Amino acid sequence: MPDPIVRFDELITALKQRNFRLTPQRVELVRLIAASEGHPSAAQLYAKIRFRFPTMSQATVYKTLTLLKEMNQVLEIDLRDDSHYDGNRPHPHPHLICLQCNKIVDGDMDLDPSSIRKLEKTSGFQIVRPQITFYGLCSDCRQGG
Amino acid sequence: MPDPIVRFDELITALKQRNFRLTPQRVELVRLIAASEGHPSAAQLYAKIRFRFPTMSQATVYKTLTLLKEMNQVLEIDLRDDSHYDGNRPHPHPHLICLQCNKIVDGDMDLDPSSIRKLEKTSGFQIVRPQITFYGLCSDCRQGG
DNA sequence: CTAACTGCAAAAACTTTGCACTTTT
DNA sequence: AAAAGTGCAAAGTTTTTGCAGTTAG
Repeated sequence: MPDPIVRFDELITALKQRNFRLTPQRVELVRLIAASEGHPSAAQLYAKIRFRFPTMSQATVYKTLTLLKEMNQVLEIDLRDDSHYDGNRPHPHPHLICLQCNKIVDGDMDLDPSSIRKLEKTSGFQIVRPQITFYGLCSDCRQGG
Repeated sequence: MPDPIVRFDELITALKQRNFRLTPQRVELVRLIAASEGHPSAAQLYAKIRFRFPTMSQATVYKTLTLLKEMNQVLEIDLRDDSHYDGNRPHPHPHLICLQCNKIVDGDMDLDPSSIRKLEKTSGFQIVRPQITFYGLCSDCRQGG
């Protein structure tokens, strides 16, 4: 996990480099992402941001998130109809998602770069964004139910 | 790719074993899945099934698909708001999805079982359904755009 | 100054749900 | 006969879009 301040600067720099504007709403969103420990959803980020910007809209959250995704600065994690975002470890890594409580945990399995290159060769695809998700039951939910 | 007839029988047997009823609509859906070459979506299956069952509803398609998913007989592939299903290779394998044309192709990368066990151990999760997706650009779209 | 961004509301898309009716077993 | 399944319509969610007004650079 990178230092939130360092990560914040990285994100801001990346936005500047591409000549995207640093509006207060956008900066606050970036700040929240850099400070987040887990995998916030768009709705969760929106909820937090409204404390400082009561006029902030979900549309703006999505628009900036889309920007950061395209810049490969956040990794999108798709649940059914409820994406979450990992803005601090944009390097591809697996996620474990609990089918019962929706908890998301980072997996420590490494993705072998040579396997990816092989996959690109055999498929003809240019791989842009790997998404490795293991749906299952977390330890809490296994015990509880 | 299994023989469609063999696969059909497997699916029917699995349904029988769990005492699920073999309604004509359900049997036809299973037939379509077993005969499908690619990764049909719920909407695509629904469109095909309506040739024989004009009264068939999407709700019924989803209900049976949910059943088969729970039985681990079909693998769900989540796109944003548009799931596709692989009913012939329910064993986990990666999918390559084109970001431009949404084409889905099977990847031939194997998932190392020992890595999964290691992941289960370190995370405490009981993994139920791995979903490995590589978003990227297919060869056609790379050339075109 | 102007190109980019915001925010509102409406639209879009897929999936689920409730319920009365029908059918399998 | 009873339990399960069907099908219709409506609801539910998340995300996208259009546009007028606002603002960063």
